[in-house]
Amino acid sequence: MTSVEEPARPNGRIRDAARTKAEILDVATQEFARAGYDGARVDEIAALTRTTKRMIYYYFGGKEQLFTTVLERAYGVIREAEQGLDVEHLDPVAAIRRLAELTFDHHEAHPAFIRLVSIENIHGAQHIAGSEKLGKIGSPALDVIRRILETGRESGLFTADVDAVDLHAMISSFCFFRVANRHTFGALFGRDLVDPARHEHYRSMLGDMVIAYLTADRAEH
Amino acid sequence: MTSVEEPARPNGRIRDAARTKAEILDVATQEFARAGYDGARVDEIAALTRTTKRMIYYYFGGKEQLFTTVLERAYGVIREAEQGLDVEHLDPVAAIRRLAELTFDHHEAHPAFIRLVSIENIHGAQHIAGSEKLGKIGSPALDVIRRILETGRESGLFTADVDAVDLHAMISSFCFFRVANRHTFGALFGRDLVDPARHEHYRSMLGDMVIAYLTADRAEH
DNA sequence: CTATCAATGTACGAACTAGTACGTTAGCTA
DNA sequence: TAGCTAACGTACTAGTTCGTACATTGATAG
Repeated sequence: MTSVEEPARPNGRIRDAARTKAEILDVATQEFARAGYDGARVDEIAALTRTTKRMIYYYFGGKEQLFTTVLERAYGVIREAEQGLDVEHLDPVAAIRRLAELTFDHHEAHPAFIRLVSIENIHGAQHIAGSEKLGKIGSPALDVIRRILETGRESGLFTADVDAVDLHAMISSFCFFRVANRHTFGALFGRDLVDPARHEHYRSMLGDMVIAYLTADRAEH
Repeated sequence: MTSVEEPARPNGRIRDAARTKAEILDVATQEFARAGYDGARVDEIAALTRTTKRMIYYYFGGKEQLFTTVLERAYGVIREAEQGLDVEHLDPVAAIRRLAELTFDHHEAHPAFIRLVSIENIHGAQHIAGSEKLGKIGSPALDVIRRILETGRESGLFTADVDAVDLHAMISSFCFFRVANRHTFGALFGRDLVDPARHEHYRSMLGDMVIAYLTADRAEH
Protein backbone atom coordinates (compact mmCIF):
# COMPACT_ATOMS: atom_id res chain seq x y z
CA MET A 1 0.00 0.00 0.00
CA THR A 2 2.99 2.30 0.45
CA SER A 3 3.44 3.32 -3.12
CA VAL A 4 5.31 6.49 -2.26
CA GLU A 5 8.97 6.17 -1.52
CA GLU A 6 11.62 8.83 -1.37
CA PRO A 7 12.87 10.82 -4.38
CA ALA A 8 14.22 8.24 -6.76
CA ARG A 9 14.90 11.44 -8.60
CA PRO A 10 18.23 12.92 -7.57
CA ASN A 11 17.47 16.17 -9.32
CA GLY A 12 15.36 18.22 -6.95
CA ARG A 13 12.18 17.96 -8.92
CA ILE A 14 9.39 19.56 -6.97
CA ARG A 15 6.34 19.20 -9.18
CA ASP A 16 5.22 15.64 -9.67
CA ALA A 17 1.51 15.07 -10.05
CA ALA A 18 1.71 11.29 -9.82
CA ARG A 19 3.74 11.35 -6.64
CA THR A 20 1.50 13.96 -5.04
CA LYS A 21 -1.63 11.99 -5.89
CA ALA A 22 -0.15 8.75 -4.62
CA GLU A 23 1.04 10.36 -1.41
CA ILE A 24 -2.40 11.81 -0.75
CA LEU A 25 -3.95 8.39 -1.33
CA ASP A 26 -1.50 6.66 1.00
CA VAL A 27 -2.14 9.11 3.80
CA ALA A 28 -5.89 9.17 3.18
CA THR A 29 -6.03 5.38 3.35
CA GLN A 30 -4.47 5.42 6.78
CA GLU A 31 -6.58 8.31 8.04
CA PHE A 32 -9.90 6.89 6.81
CA ALA A 33 -9.00 3.47 8.18
CA ARG A 34 -8.00 5.00 11.49
CA ALA A 35 -11.03 7.17 12.14
CA GLY A 36 -13.82 6.17 9.77
CA TYR A 37 -15.29 8.34 7.04
CA ASP A 38 -16.77 11.03 9.25
CA GLY A 39 -14.01 10.80 11.81
CA ALA A 40 -11.34 11.37 9.18
CA ARG A 41 -10.25 14.98 8.74
CA VAL A 42 -9.32 16.43 5.38
CA ASP A 43 -7.04 18.91 7.12
CA GLU A 44 -5.30 16.07 8.92
CA ILE A 45 -4.73 14.18 5.69
CA ALA A 46 -3.28 17.32 4.15
CA ALA A 47 -1.06 17.93 7.16
CA LEU A 48 0.47 14.45 6.91
CA THR A 49 1.29 15.09 3.29
CA ARG A 50 4.06 17.12 1.74
CA THR A 51 1.41 19.08 -0.11
CA THR A 52 -1.67 21.07 0.92
CA LYS A 53 -5.40 20.57 1.23
CA ARG A 54 -5.83 22.47 -1.98
CA MET A 55 -4.31 19.55 -3.86
CA ILE A 56 -6.82 17.09 -2.45
CA TYR A 57 -9.61 19.10 -3.99
CA TYR A 58 -7.61 19.71 -7.14
CA TYR A 59 -7.03 16.01 -7.80
CA PHE A 60 -9.98 14.29 -6.18
CA GLY A 61 -12.74 16.84 -5.99
CA GLY A 62 -13.68 16.34 -2.37
CA LYS A 63 -13.69 14.12 0.67
CA GLU A 64 -16.29 11.76 -0.74
CA GLN A 65 -14.48 11.15 -4.03
CA LEU A 66 -11.21 10.79 -2.16
CA PHE A 67 -12.70 8.02 -0.08
CA THR A 68 -14.06 6.31 -3.17
CA THR A 69 -10.64 6.44 -4.80
CA VAL A 70 -9.05 5.05 -1.64
CA LEU A 71 -11.52 2.16 -1.76
CA GLU A 72 -10.89 1.53 -5.43
CA ARG A 73 -7.18 1.31 -4.88
CA ALA A 74 -7.56 -0.93 -1.84
CA TYR A 75 -9.76 -3.37 -3.74
CA GLY A 76 -7.28 -3.22 -6.58
CA VAL A 77 -4.63 -4.63 -4.28
CA ILE A 78 -6.59 -7.77 -3.44
CA ARG A 79 -7.59 -8.29 -7.02
CA GLU A 80 -3.94 -8.22 -7.96
CA ALA A 81 -3.07 -10.67 -5.20
CA GLU A 82 -5.87 -12.95 -6.35
CA GLN A 83 -4.65 -12.78 -9.93
CA GLY A 84 -1.44 -14.42 -8.77
CA LEU A 85 -3.31 -17.31 -7.20
CA ASP A 86 -1.65 -20.54 -8.22
CA VAL A 87 -3.26 -23.50 -6.53
CA GLU A 88 -4.94 -25.44 -9.30
CA HIS A 89 -2.03 -27.77 -9.73
CA LEU A 90 -2.87 -29.16 -6.29
CA ASP A 91 -5.51 -31.76 -5.57
CA PRO A 92 -8.88 -30.19 -4.64
CA VAL A 93 -8.50 -30.62 -0.89
CA ALA A 94 -5.03 -29.15 -0.80
CA ALA A 95 -6.03 -26.42 -3.25
CA ILE A 96 -8.93 -25.24 -1.10
CA ARG A 97 -6.83 -25.32 2.02
CA ARG A 98 -4.12 -23.32 0.32
CA LEU A 99 -6.67 -20.81 -0.95
CA ALA A 100 -8.11 -20.42 2.51
CA GLU A 101 -4.64 -19.87 3.93
CA LEU A 102 -3.82 -17.22 1.36
CA THR A 103 -7.09 -15.45 2.15
CA PHE A 104 -6.23 -15.69 5.83
CA ASP A 105 -2.77 -14.25 5.25
CA HIS A 106 -4.07 -11.44 3.11
CA HIS A 107 -6.57 -10.35 5.73
CA GLU A 108 -3.92 -10.36 8.40
CA ALA A 109 -1.51 -8.42 6.20
CA HIS A 110 -4.02 -5.68 5.34
CA PRO A 111 -5.89 -4.56 8.46
CA ALA A 112 -6.42 -1.09 6.98
CA PHE A 113 -8.30 -2.63 4.09
CA ILE A 114 -10.50 -4.59 6.49
CA ARG A 115 -11.32 -1.41 8.34
CA LEU A 116 -12.18 0.38 5.11
CA VAL A 117 -14.60 -2.41 4.23
CA SER A 118 -16.23 -2.15 7.66
CA ILE A 119 -16.55 1.59 7.22
CA GLU A 120 -17.98 1.26 3.74
CA ASN A 121 -20.60 -1.15 5.08
CA ILE A 122 -21.61 1.32 7.75
CA HIS A 123 -22.39 3.64 4.88
CA GLY A 124 -24.36 1.06 2.93
CA ALA A 125 -21.67 0.52 0.30
CA GLN A 126 -22.73 3.79 -1.29
CA HIS A 127 -19.25 4.57 -2.57
CA ILE A 128 -18.83 1.20 -4.22
CA ALA A 129 -22.27 1.61 -5.75
CA GLY A 130 -21.29 5.00 -7.10
CA SER A 131 -17.98 3.82 -8.50
CA GLU A 132 -17.58 2.66 -12.07
CA LYS A 133 -14.47 0.70 -11.24
CA LEU A 134 -16.05 -1.27 -8.42
CA GLY A 135 -19.56 -2.20 -9.50
CA LYS A 136 -19.99 -5.98 -9.59
CA ILE A 137 -16.44 -6.69 -10.56
CA GLY A 138 -16.56 -10.02 -8.85
CA SER A 139 -13.22 -11.48 -7.90
CA PRO A 140 -10.59 -13.61 -9.59
CA ALA A 141 -10.66 -15.88 -6.55
CA LEU A 142 -14.23 -16.82 -7.39
CA ASP A 143 -13.25 -18.40 -10.68
CA VAL A 144 -10.51 -20.36 -8.98
CA ILE A 145 -12.93 -21.59 -6.32
CA ARG A 146 -15.45 -22.52 -8.98
CA ARG A 147 -12.98 -24.71 -10.80
CA ILE A 148 -11.66 -26.39 -7.66
CA LEU A 149 -15.19 -27.12 -6.50
CA GLU A 150 -16.01 -28.72 -9.81
CA THR A 151 -12.95 -30.95 -9.77
CA GLY A 152 -13.57 -31.88 -6.17
CA ARG A 153 -17.16 -32.83 -6.82
CA GLU A 154 -16.35 -34.82 -9.93
CA SER A 155 -13.83 -36.89 -8.03
CA GLY A 156 -16.39 -37.47 -5.30
CA LEU A 157 -14.20 -35.85 -2.66
CA PHE A 158 -16.52 -32.91 -2.07
CA THR A 159 -20.00 -33.77 -0.91
CA ALA A 160 -21.24 -30.32 0.07
CA ASP A 161 -23.75 -28.52 -2.09
CA VAL A 162 -22.25 -25.03 -2.16
CA ASP A 163 -21.40 -22.65 -4.92
CA ALA A 164 -18.25 -20.58 -5.16
CA VAL A 165 -19.80 -17.36 -3.87
CA ASP A 166 -21.07 -18.95 -0.67
CA LEU A 167 -17.83 -20.77 -0.04
CA HIS A 168 -15.97 -17.53 -0.55
CA ALA A 169 -18.30 -15.92 2.00
CA MET A 170 -17.60 -18.72 4.46
CA ILE A 171 -13.84 -18.38 4.16
CA SER A 172 -13.95 -14.58 4.26
CA SER A 173 -16.21 -14.60 7.31
CA PHE A 174 -13.64 -16.23 9.50
CA CYS A 175 -10.72 -14.16 8.22
CA PHE A 176 -12.63 -10.91 8.35
CA PHE A 177 -14.12 -11.36 11.79
CA ARG A 178 -10.82 -12.25 13.34
CA VAL A 179 -9.21 -9.01 12.17
CA ALA A 180 -12.19 -6.64 12.18
CA ASN A 181 -13.58 -7.58 15.58
CA ARG A 182 -10.40 -8.27 17.43
CA HIS A 183 -10.86 -5.26 19.68
CA THR A 184 -14.35 -5.97 20.99
CA PHE A 185 -13.67 -9.70 21.09
CA GLY A 186 -10.50 -9.16 23.05
CA ALA A 187 -12.13 -6.72 25.44
CA LEU A 188 -15.10 -9.00 26.11
CA PHE A 189 -13.51 -12.45 26.14
CA GLY A 190 -9.92 -11.65 26.98
CA ARG A 191 -8.57 -13.42 23.92
CA ASP A 192 -6.49 -11.67 21.28
CA LEU A 193 -7.51 -13.20 17.96
CA VAL A 194 -4.45 -11.83 16.21
CA ASP A 195 -1.92 -12.85 18.83
CA PRO A 196 1.07 -14.13 16.82
CA ALA A 197 1.28 -17.09 19.17
CA ARG A 198 -2.13 -18.24 17.97
CA HIS A 199 -1.55 -17.41 14.32
CA GLU A 200 -0.95 -20.95 13.14
CA HIS A 201 -3.74 -22.26 15.33
CA TYR A 202 -6.36 -20.12 13.63
CA ARG A 203 -4.89 -20.62 10.20
CA SER A 204 -5.22 -24.39 10.40
CA MET A 205 -8.56 -24.09 12.18
CA LEU A 206 -9.93 -22.28 9.13
CA GLY A 207 -8.56 -24.90 6.75
CA ASP A 208 -9.88 -27.75 8.90
CA MET A 209 -13.29 -26.14 9.03
CA VAL A 210 -13.63 -25.59 5.30
CA ILE A 211 -12.30 -29.03 4.37
CA ALA A 212 -14.49 -30.72 6.97
CA TYR A 213 -17.50 -28.92 5.59
CA LEU A 214 -16.74 -29.80 1.99
CA THR A 215 -15.88 -33.45 2.59
CA ALA A 216 -18.33 -34.31 5.38
CA ASP A 217 -20.18 -37.59 5.21
CA ARG A 218 -23.67 -36.30 4.38
CA ALA A 219 -25.44 -39.56 5.18
CA GLU A 220 -24.44 -39.55 8.82
CA HIS A 221 -26.33 -36.66 10.41
CA MET B 1 -34.75 -2.52 21.74
CA THR B 2 -37.82 -0.31 21.60
CA SER B 3 -38.43 0.11 25.26
CA VAL B 4 -40.45 3.29 24.89
CA GLU B 5 -44.10 2.99 24.06
CA GLU B 6 -46.86 5.54 24.36
CA PRO B 7 -48.15 6.97 27.68
CA ALA B 8 -49.27 3.93 29.65
CA ARG B 9 -50.17 6.72 32.00
CA PRO B 10 -53.64 8.10 31.23
CA ASN B 11 -53.07 11.12 33.45
CA GLY B 12 -51.10 13.61 31.44
CA ARG B 13 -47.88 13.26 33.32
CA ILE B 14 -45.24 15.29 31.61
CA ARG B 15 -42.15 14.66 33.64
CA ASP B 16 -40.83 11.13 33.59
CA ALA B 17 -37.10 10.73 33.90
CA ALA B 18 -37.08 7.02 33.12
CA ARG B 19 -39.10 7.44 29.96
CA THR B 20 -37.02 10.38 28.78
CA LYS B 21 -33.77 8.48 29.33
CA ALA B 22 -35.10 5.40 27.57
CA GLU B 23 -36.36 7.42 24.64
CA ILE B 24 -33.00 9.13 24.24
CA LEU B 25 -31.26 5.73 24.29
CA ASP B 26 -33.64 4.28 21.71
CA VAL B 27 -33.13 7.14 19.32
CA ALA B 28 -29.39 7.30 19.98
CA THR B 29 -29.06 3.58 19.24
CA GLN B 30 -30.62 4.07 15.83
CA GLU B 31 -28.67 7.22 15.05
CA PHE B 32 -25.28 5.79 16.06
CA ALA B 33 -26.00 2.58 14.18
CA ARG B 34 -27.08 4.56 11.14
CA ALA B 35 -24.18 6.94 10.85
CA GLY B 36 -21.33 5.73 13.06
CA TYR B 37 -19.97 7.53 16.10
CA ASP B 38 -18.63 10.61 14.33
CA GLY B 39 -21.40 10.63 11.75
CA ALA B 40 -24.09 10.67 14.42
CA ARG B 41 -25.34 14.11 15.41
CA VAL B 42 -26.31 14.97 18.94
CA ASP B 43 -28.73 17.58 17.58
CA GLU B 44 -30.33 14.96 15.35
CA ILE B 45 -30.79 12.57 18.26
CA ALA B 46 -32.39 15.37 20.25
CA ALA B 47 -34.65 16.34 17.37
CA LEU B 48 -36.00 12.78 17.06
CA THR B 49 -36.84 12.82 20.74
CA ARG B 50 -39.70 14.46 22.56
CA THR B 51 -37.14 16.23 24.70
CA THR B 52 -34.16 18.48 24.01
CA LYS B 53 -30.41 18.24 23.64
CA ARG B 54 -30.05 19.65 27.13
CA MET B 55 -31.45 16.39 28.50
CA ILE B 56 -28.83 14.28 26.75
CA TYR B 57 -26.14 16.17 28.61
CA TYR B 58 -28.19 16.19 31.79
CA TYR B 59 -28.59 12.42 31.86
CA PHE B 60 -25.56 11.10 30.03
CA GLY B 61 -22.93 13.79 30.29
CA GLY B 62 -21.95 13.89 26.63
CA LYS B 63 -21.85 12.17 23.28
CA GLU B 64 -19.13 9.76 24.32
CA GLN B 65 -20.90 8.57 27.46
CA LEU B 66 -24.15 8.34 25.54
CA PHE B 67 -22.52 6.00 23.06
CA THR B 68 -21.07 3.92 25.87
CA THR B 69 -24.50 3.61 27.47
CA VAL B 70 -26.01 2.64 24.13
CA LEU B 71 -23.39 -0.10 23.82
CA GLU B 72 -23.98 -1.32 27.36
CA ARG B 73 -27.69 -1.63 26.74
CA ALA B 74 -27.17 -3.38 23.40
CA TYR B 75 -24.84 -5.95 24.92
CA GLY B 76 -27.31 -6.38 27.74
CA VAL B 77 -29.90 -7.56 25.24
CA ILE B 78 -27.75 -10.43 23.93
CA ARG B 79 -26.71 -11.45 27.39
CA GLU B 80 -30.37 -11.72 28.33
CA ALA B 81 -31.10 -13.76 25.23
CA GLU B 82 -28.17 -16.04 26.03
CA GLN B 83 -29.39 -16.48 29.59
CA GLY B 84 -32.50 -18.11 28.17
CA LEU B 85 -30.48 -20.61 26.19
CA ASP B 86 -31.93 -24.07 26.70
CA VAL B 87 -30.17 -26.63 24.57
CA GLU B 88 -28.36 -28.86 27.03
CA HIS B 89 -31.14 -31.40 27.09
CA LEU B 90 -30.23 -32.22 23.48
CA ASP B 91 -27.46 -34.52 22.38
CA PRO B 92 -24.18 -32.65 21.70
CA VAL B 93 -24.56 -32.51 17.93
CA ALA B 94 -28.12 -31.24 18.06
CA ALA B 95 -27.24 -28.86 20.88
CA ILE B 96 -24.42 -27.21 18.97
CA ARG B 97 -26.53 -26.94 15.86
CA ARG B 98 -29.34 -25.36 17.83
CA LEU B 99 -26.97 -22.95 19.51
CA ALA B 100 -25.55 -21.95 16.13
CA GLU B 101 -29.05 -21.39 14.80
CA LEU B 102 -30.00 -19.20 17.74
CA THR B 103 -26.85 -17.14 17.25
CA PHE B 104 -27.71 -16.88 13.58
CA ASP B 105 -31.24 -15.73 14.35
CA HIS B 106 -30.09 -13.21 16.89
CA HIS B 107 -27.67 -11.59 14.48
CA GLU B 108 -30.32 -11.34 11.83
CA ALA B 109 -32.82 -9.88 14.29
CA HIS B 110 -30.47 -7.17 15.56
CA PRO B 111 -28.68 -5.49 12.67
CA ALA B 112 -28.34 -2.26 14.65
CA PHE B 113 -26.37 -4.13 17.28
CA ILE B 114 -24.07 -5.57 14.63
CA ARG B 115 -23.43 -2.11 13.29
CA LEU B 116 -22.65 -0.78 16.76
CA VAL B 117 -20.09 -3.54 17.21
CA SER B 118 -18.49 -2.69 13.87
CA ILE B 119 -18.36 0.95 14.88
CA GLU B 120 -16.91 0.16 18.27
CA ASN B 121 -14.17 -1.86 16.59
CA ILE B 122 -13.29 1.04 14.34
CA HIS B 123 -12.63 2.93 17.54
CA GLY B 124 -10.52 0.20 19.07
CA ALA B 125 -13.18 -0.89 21.59
CA GLN B 126 -12.29 2.15 23.67
CA HIS B 127 -15.81 2.55 25.03
CA ILE B 128 -16.03 -1.06 26.14
CA ALA B 129 -12.61 -0.71 27.73
CA GLY B 130 -13.78 2.37 29.60
CA SER B 131 -17.03 0.82 30.78
CA GLU B 132 -17.34 -0.86 34.13
CA LYS B 133 -20.34 -2.83 32.99
CA LEU B 134 -18.67 -4.26 29.92
CA GLY B 135 -15.12 -5.15 30.88
CA LYS B 136 -14.49 -8.86 30.37
CA ILE B 137 -18.00 -9.91 31.22
CA GLY B 138 -17.66 -12.93 29.01
CA SER B 139 -20.90 -14.42 27.82
CA PRO B 140 -23.41 -16.94 29.14
CA ALA B 141 -23.21 -18.71 25.80
CA LEU B 142 -19.60 -19.56 26.49
CA ASP B 143 -20.48 -21.68 29.51
CA VAL B 144 -23.10 -23.51 27.51
CA ILE B 145 -20.63 -24.19 24.71
CA ARG B 146 -18.03 -25.37 27.21
CA ARG B 147 -20.38 -27.95 28.67
CA ILE B 148 -21.61 -29.20 25.30
CA LEU B 149 -18.05 -29.55 24.06
CA GLU B 150 -17.14 -31.58 27.09
CA THR B 151 -20.07 -33.93 26.70
CA GLY B 152 -19.40 -34.28 23.00
CA ARG B 153 -15.77 -35.12 23.52
CA GLU B 154 -16.47 -37.59 26.28
CA SER B 155 -18.88 -39.48 24.06
CA GLY B 156 -16.30 -39.50 21.29
CA LEU B 157 -18.58 -37.62 18.91
CA PHE B 158 -16.42 -34.51 18.81
CA THR B 159 -12.92 -34.99 17.53
CA ALA B 160 -11.86 -31.37 17.10
CA ASP B 161 -9.45 -29.80 19.53
CA VAL B 162 -11.15 -26.43 20.11
CA ASP B 163 -12.12 -24.55 23.20
CA ALA B 164 -15.38 -22.71 23.74
CA VAL B 165 -14.03 -19.24 22.96
CA ASP B 166 -12.68 -20.27 19.56
CA LEU B 167 -15.83 -22.15 18.66
CA HIS B 168 -17.85 -19.13 19.65
CA ALA B 169 -15.64 -17.02 17.38
CA MET B 170 -16.18 -19.45 14.52
CA ILE B 171 -19.95 -19.36 14.85
CA SER B 172 -20.07 -15.60 15.33
CA SER B 173 -17.82 -15.01 12.33
CA PHE B 174 -20.29 -16.45 9.90
CA CYS B 175 -23.32 -14.76 11.47
CA PHE B 176 -21.60 -11.42 11.85
CA PHE B 177 -20.10 -11.27 8.38
CA ARG B 178 -23.36 -12.09 6.71
CA VAL B 179 -25.13 -9.15 8.34
CA ALA B 180 -22.30 -6.65 8.71
CA ASN B 181 -20.87 -6.98 5.20
CA ARG B 182 -24.04 -7.55 3.26
CA HIS B 183 -23.73 -4.20 1.50
CA THR B 184 -20.21 -4.52 0.11
CA PHE B 185 -20.68 -8.23 -0.57
CA GLY B 186 -23.90 -7.57 -2.42
CA ALA B 187 -22.41 -4.71 -4.40
CA LEU B 188 -19.33 -6.69 -5.41
CA PHE B 189 -20.72 -10.18 -5.98
CA GLY B 190 -24.35 -9.47 -6.69
CA ARG B 191 -25.57 -11.75 -3.94
CA ASP B 192 -27.74 -10.55 -1.07
CA LEU B 193 -26.62 -12.50 1.98
CA VAL B 194 -29.75 -11.59 3.91
CA ASP B 195 -32.22 -12.33 1.15
CA PRO B 196 -35.14 -14.07 2.93
CA ALA B 197 -35.19 -16.66 0.16
CA ARG B 198 -31.71 -17.77 1.18
CA HIS B 199 -32.32 -17.53 4.91
CA GLU B 200 -32.72 -21.25 5.53
CA HIS B 201 -29.88 -22.06 3.18
CA TYR B 202 -27.36 -20.06 5.19
CA ARG B 203 -28.80 -21.17 8.50
CA SER B 204 -28.24 -24.83 7.73
CA MET B 205 -24.94 -24.07 6.03
CA LEU B 206 -23.67 -22.68 9.32
CA GLY B 207 -24.87 -25.71 11.27
CA ASP B 208 -23.39 -28.11 8.73
CA MET B 209 -20.10 -26.31 8.84
CA VAL B 210 -19.76 -26.33 12.62
CA ILE B 211 -20.87 -29.93 13.01
CA ALA B 212 -18.61 -31.09 10.20
CA TYR B 213 -15.70 -29.34 11.84
CA LEU B 214 -16.40 -30.81 15.27
CA THR B 215 -17.05 -34.37 14.11
CA ALA B 216 -14.57 -34.67 11.23
CA ASP B 217 -12.54 -37.81 10.91
CA ARG B 218 -9.12 -36.45 11.92
CA ALA B 219 -7.18 -39.46 10.62
CA GLU B 220 -8.25 -38.95 7.05
CA HIS B 221 -6.53 -35.76 5.92
C1' DC C 1 14.12 32.38 -24.44
C1' DT C 2 9.49 32.88 -23.43
C1' DA C 3 4.62 31.79 -23.48
C1' DT C 4 1.57 28.76 -21.45
C1' DC C 5 -0.63 25.85 -18.40
C1' DA C 6 -0.51 22.27 -15.06
C1' DA C 7 0.61 22.18 -10.48
C1' DT C 8 0.86 24.31 -6.19
C1' DG C 9 0.36 27.49 -1.99
C1' DT C 10 -2.17 31.01 1.07
C1' DA C 11 -5.75 32.77 3.30
C1' DC C 12 -10.28 32.85 4.27
C1' DG C 13 -15.38 31.95 4.95
C1' DA C 14 -19.82 29.79 5.75
C1' DA C 15 -21.91 26.25 7.98
C1' DC C 16 -22.00 23.09 11.29
C1' DT C 17 -21.57 20.93 15.98
C1' DA C 18 -20.59 19.67 20.73
C1' DG C 19 -21.34 21.61 24.72
C1' DT C 20 -23.17 25.21 28.29
C1' DA C 21 -25.15 29.36 30.99
C1' DC C 22 -29.21 30.58 32.56
C1' DG C 23 -33.94 30.50 33.38
C1' DT C 24 -38.45 27.84 34.23
C1' DT C 25 -41.81 24.47 36.08
C1' DA C 26 -43.91 20.15 37.66
C1' DG C 27 -44.87 17.58 41.38
C1' DC C 28 -43.69 15.83 45.83
C1' DT C 29 -43.25 16.69 50.88
C1' DA C 30 -43.76 18.68 55.31
C1' DT D 1 -50.10 25.40 50.66
C1' DA D 2 -45.47 26.82 50.70
C1' DG D 3 -41.18 25.47 49.40
C1' DC D 4 -37.86 22.66 47.40
C1' DT D 5 -35.56 20.16 43.89
C1' DA D 6 -35.41 17.05 39.98
C1' DA D 7 -36.62 17.65 35.39
C1' DC D 8 -36.82 20.35 31.58
C1' DG D 9 -36.38 24.32 27.78
C1' DT D 10 -34.08 28.32 25.27
C1' DA D 11 -30.60 30.57 23.43
C1' DC D 12 -26.09 31.01 22.73
C1' DT D 13 -20.88 30.25 21.99
C1' DA D 14 -16.40 28.66 20.95
C1' DG D 15 -14.21 25.83 18.09
C1' DT D 16 -14.07 23.02 14.19
C1' DT D 17 -14.30 21.51 9.31
C1' DC D 18 -15.20 21.22 4.47
C1' DG D 19 -14.54 23.77 0.77
C1' DT D 20 -12.89 27.79 -2.32
C1' DA D 21 -11.19 32.39 -4.29
C1' DC D 22 -7.15 34.10 -5.60
C1' DA D 23 -2.30 34.35 -6.28
C1' DT D 24 2.04 32.04 -7.79
C1' DT D 25 5.51 29.18 -9.90
C1' DG D 26 7.86 25.26 -12.22
C1' DA D 27 8.44 22.86 -16.41
C1' DT D 28 7.89 22.16 -21.11
C1' DA D 29 6.88 23.21 -26.12
C1' DG D 30 8.02 25.85 -29.94
